[in-house]
Amino acid sequence: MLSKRQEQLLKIIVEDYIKTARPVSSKSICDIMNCSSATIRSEMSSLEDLGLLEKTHISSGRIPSEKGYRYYVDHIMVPKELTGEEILRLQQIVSNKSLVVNDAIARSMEIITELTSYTAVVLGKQSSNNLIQKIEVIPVDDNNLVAIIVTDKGHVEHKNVYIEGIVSMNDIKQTVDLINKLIVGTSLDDISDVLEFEVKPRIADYVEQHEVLYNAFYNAFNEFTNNHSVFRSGTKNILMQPEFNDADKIRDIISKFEDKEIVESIEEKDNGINIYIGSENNFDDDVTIIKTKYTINGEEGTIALIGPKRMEYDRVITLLNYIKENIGK
Amino acid sequence: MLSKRQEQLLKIIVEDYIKTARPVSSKSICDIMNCSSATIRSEMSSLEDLGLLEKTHISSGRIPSEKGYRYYVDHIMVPKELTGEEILRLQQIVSNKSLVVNDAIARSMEIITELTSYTAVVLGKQSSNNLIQKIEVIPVDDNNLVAIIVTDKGHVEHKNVYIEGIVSMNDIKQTVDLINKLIVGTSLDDISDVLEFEVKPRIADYVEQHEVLYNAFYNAFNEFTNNHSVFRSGTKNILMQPEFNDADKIRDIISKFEDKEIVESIEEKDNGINIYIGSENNFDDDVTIIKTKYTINGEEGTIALIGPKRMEYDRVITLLNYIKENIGK
DNA sequence: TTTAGCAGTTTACACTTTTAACTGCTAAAA
DNA sequence: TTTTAGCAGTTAAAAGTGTAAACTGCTAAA
Repeated sequence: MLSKRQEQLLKIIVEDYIKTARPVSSKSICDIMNCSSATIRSEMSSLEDLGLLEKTHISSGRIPSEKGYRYYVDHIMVPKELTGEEILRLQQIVSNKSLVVNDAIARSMEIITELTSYTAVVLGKQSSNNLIQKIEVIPVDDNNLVAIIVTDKGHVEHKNVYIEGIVSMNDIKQTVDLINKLIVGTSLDDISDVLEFEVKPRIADYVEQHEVLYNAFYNAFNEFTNNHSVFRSGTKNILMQPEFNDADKIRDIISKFEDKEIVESIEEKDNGINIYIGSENNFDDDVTIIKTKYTINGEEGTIALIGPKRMEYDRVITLLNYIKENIGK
Repeated sequence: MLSKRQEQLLKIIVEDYIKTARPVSSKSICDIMNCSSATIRSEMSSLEDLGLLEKTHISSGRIPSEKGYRYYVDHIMVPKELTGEEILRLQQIVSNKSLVVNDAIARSMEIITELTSYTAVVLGKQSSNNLIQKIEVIPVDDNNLVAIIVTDKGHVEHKNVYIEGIVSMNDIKQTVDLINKLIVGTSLDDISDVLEFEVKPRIADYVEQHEVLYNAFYNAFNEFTNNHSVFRSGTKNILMQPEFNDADKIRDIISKFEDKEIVESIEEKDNGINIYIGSENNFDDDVTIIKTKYTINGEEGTIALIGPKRMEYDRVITLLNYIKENIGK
């Protein structure tokens, strides 16, 4: 258990380091704590023994360790209220009901990346367990049509379908009707099976170009299941942070952003606002990721804010909370 | 006019520098040109006087100047044939007819960024002069529907539309029918006008919640017109190049990639394959951009490959040409 | 328990030195 | 006239040196 003074010291060091990105010296704290630098040094020493502080080299000032940030976030930090300007900017988005839903969350995150110096990643719902509600087909020309799929969670996607050769509109309609009858309520995961073992044998009887149609739809639906939407905003922000003042480190981060698998692993399991400091996340030991789920019109997704470990936790949490609470209206 | 030997020398220097990114010394060329380093030095000197070569410092080897690359591209370079492996990889995409059109070009560029060490940007056609062919609406629930727009070029987009309050399905249907009747054949540019001056007054007569419906559709359509698709692949590639071995330079490039205006200014005017070396492009003096237009199913777009000035011009040109020629089937 | 003071570290920066890699020039050779 | 050998001169890059500034840890006294 930390003493009152130790907590105060940890708070000062974490917040100073968050602001300046420079190790905090004992002398610089004298005024605030009303004691000599030697006293502070001995307290620093015990905080270091507890694993809450670190030195960059033997005679340097102290910086918070991962455990130090964790203690700060769990026990010391008080969420910061939003400023009038911040509320104003966010309200413009949130209150704009005419905004198309997918864009609303994207725009919100753009605002947040402007208000902070961090990078936002928005992951659309991993839709494999969505159930299909409806399928519609719109003909474009003789060889192309558009298939629209609507899931029970209100998620919508469209795909262009190319049909080889000449297929009658009637055959298409019959196939679509059958698909609709058989496939509604199926999860996106199971679509392939239903198409292959139920739709295919049935249309074979009365649809002339059944082979062609089956292939076309099979390919189109396969892409629905594999499609995760990823939106990123303010990529450059995190690179501007002084801890990433190194070409190789920047390359490393950019590569990770570009790697679909790594970005998708950001997906969030729990509700609430979750903080993953350094090695607590599986993205990069030098960053903190704050994630939360959002629900908007029944569609779920994850938003994540990625910044250096010395993140302005108190402010970011409030910002994300605002989005989470207000975006669903 | 360059002598035969001068052209040979320029070719050797450009190609060596493209491969190694290091200034080329006179000694290293002796074997290839069958003469002493002194002779080569004097030829280098005259090429430098012509502005085709540069030195990085007074006693360094030579590197090509922008003018040197330009001369190489215009007069010396011979497009390189694709290797069997390259053709194979590209054919898999090009011949896959079931691929949705937009994905085909995106996937092609992904292959190209894998085959090269450069970054690809694909800009979808600025669709403002597309004509609307059809609009369909699919209800999702009481307050949400999906509007699908199909243009004469076969371009398809969908938008989720939020309807405030309770609007009868019948009213929606009537409005959509009217929109369809009035708006088909209109260009995306003129949609707003038609909605405001033709649709609005008419539905006012017989649609109860006409104000709400008008607003919902107005907003949704407005976003169709303003939507330029931008696809980027292999962002990290160009950053791996040794000329960008500097944190600030990398940040600069990433910032430019993130700036919509700058990226959209990459849009191409002429047909053919165009090469913009260094200051010839308005993106960044340290890069070369090779652009070309593509047409796929009547939809136009621009693809651009961005790399260091010491690009493998001979190979990249062939690759892009292959995409350009074959993607349209 | 707190403090003053001092010894000991480390970084950061500015120099210097050294080495390797080039070029330009000149005078002789082809 | 063209080519070449040889050498002086230049520079970058790496390695080493020196110094000042900024800290800490420790000790002994308050």
